[in-house]
Amino acid sequence: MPELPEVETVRRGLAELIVGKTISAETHDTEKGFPNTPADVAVFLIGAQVTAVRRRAKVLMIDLSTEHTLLIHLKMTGQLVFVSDNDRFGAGHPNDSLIHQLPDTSTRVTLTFSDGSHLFFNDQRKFGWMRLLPTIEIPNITFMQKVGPEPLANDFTVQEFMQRLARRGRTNIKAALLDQSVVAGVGNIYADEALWGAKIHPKRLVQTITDEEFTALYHELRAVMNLAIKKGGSSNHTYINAEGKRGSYMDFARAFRREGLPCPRCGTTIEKLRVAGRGTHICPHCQVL
DNA sequence: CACTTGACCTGTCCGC
DNA sequence: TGCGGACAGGTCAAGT
Repeated sequence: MPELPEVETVRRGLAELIVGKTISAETHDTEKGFPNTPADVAVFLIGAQVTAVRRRAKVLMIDLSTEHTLLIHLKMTGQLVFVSDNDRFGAGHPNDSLIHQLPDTSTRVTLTFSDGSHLFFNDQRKFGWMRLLPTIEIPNITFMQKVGPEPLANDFTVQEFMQRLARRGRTNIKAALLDQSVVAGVGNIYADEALWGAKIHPKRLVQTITDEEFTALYHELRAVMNLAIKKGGSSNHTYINAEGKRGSYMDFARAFRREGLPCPRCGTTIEKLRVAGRGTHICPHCQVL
């Protein structure tokens, strides 16, 4: 589910909510989503204090006082939801909402803090994972070695964007944008939104794209991601942030999931097609092959 | 090597 | 109402 703006929204919420708290217990439903041994959990997780919450690409990192870090990937349907002891009303209460009924059938991991609050890792489709790693080893894992630059970093330039995309010259631009080793954090929503903004058809081969178009795409990608972070991300039926709240970017979407509706720029009906194996939304007038 | 496709899972929606 | 199939905001492994 979550792309860079959603993961960043969760990170900001968690940073406010759990830094300084001490983990007192942990439970998980299967080994698959949390492969660490009970011995590692007992030594490096239980009793640890949360020192920071970081993000790289779509991966969240919860740093602990034990010099270990919890790495978390939410994949398609993962949620990290914090519920304080005071929030727990139970079903039927006037303040009842989905977070107050946790844990539920989608809960894979539960962290309990010493003040009675909880952090729930929910994941309907079970693609997501959480694992404990020595903090110092993070830069050495395959993912960190391969992943591309953060698109919103100050030192990420249009020149670097072009050079990295050029390495995927013979594939289409949408597949190249979704490739995490080219640029970090782009997923299906913001790929479609940025391509609409830059007026580039998603099936265009990278090697046919002009410098002017690359430049437009660079600015559109950064603009759309910055706006999405400001709006708290995009919410479908599964995405909520650390406080259980939905994001509002979809109110501002120009192409994504707007098939059948008019293009906000020219009024032509937005169409849905399939590119790089993903549902893809375009304005057939603004974005031509 | 570069690139594409299928698999991983469960829930939902849509057409018969 | 029930059932089958397609599909869902991501990433790997396996295939061409």
